[in-house]
Amino acid sequence: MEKIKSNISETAELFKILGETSRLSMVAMMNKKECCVCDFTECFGMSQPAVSQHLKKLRNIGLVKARRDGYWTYLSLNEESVFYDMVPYLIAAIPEIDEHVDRLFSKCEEVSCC
Amino acid sequence: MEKIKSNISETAELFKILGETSRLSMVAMMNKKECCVCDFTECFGMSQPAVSQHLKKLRNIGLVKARRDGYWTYLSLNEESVFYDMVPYLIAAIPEIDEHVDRLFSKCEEVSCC
DNA sequence: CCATTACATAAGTATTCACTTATATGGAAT
DNA sequence: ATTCCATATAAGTGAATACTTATGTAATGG
Repeated sequence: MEKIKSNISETAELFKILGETSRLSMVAMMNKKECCVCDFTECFGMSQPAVSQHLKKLRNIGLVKARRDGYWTYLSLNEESVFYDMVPYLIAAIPEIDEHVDRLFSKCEEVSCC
Repeated sequence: MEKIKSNISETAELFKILGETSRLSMVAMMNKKECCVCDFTECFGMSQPAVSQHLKKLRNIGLVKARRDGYWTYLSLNEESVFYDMVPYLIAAIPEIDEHVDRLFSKCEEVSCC
């Protein structure tokens, strides 16, 4: 009874967080492979703090985990998240998502640190 | 190229709109059957204008259609929406959604006009 | 015609959001 | 140690969100 309410409102919270184009794109990219923060700043033409704040939201709901290696921090989908199994289905439901993700990756390859 | 961007941002828009517990619950209910506005006011303990404004958002992205019959307006998922096929999968991904929807329906059955 | 009913819209408000710029942190190279 | 680099956090701002109350509208029934 508490649990049921909690489940739907937690899922709504997930949708809200995915309800922003840059974050949804980030998740779609991480669904393919581990990414670097600098990938995202490049892809979205966004300031470093802006990316950092988006990633914080994704980490706060447990969807994304960070791994530090030297200078860089690598982000990936957190397989311990309650949403981990759900995400690929959500991403797959986006029309032409593969083309979109490919385009984003090719955009950041030119300058990627990784 | 324009289309690709448009697709992901349109899907993000859908997620944003579903990223609110009441609206997500409404869509889950309509995924089961046609609903009346007064069902929603009762279910969510929400004012009539508040429900009306949520429904307007759902209608604006084309996800929901309205059918008027005498006094009452009946809402249902719009099978012409580009999201129509997607929605059942999104709903099905919510943990314990059936119990949640049943609970909501039984809550409004007591006073339903329909 | 007029009152009633269901619903929509308008206007106002407090909160949340996504950004900005400035500054802090923490590991790496010198 | 100190400087450099990637990233995080803080504080501020304008826009968007979700509600409120008040009012408008369209169909129904007397």
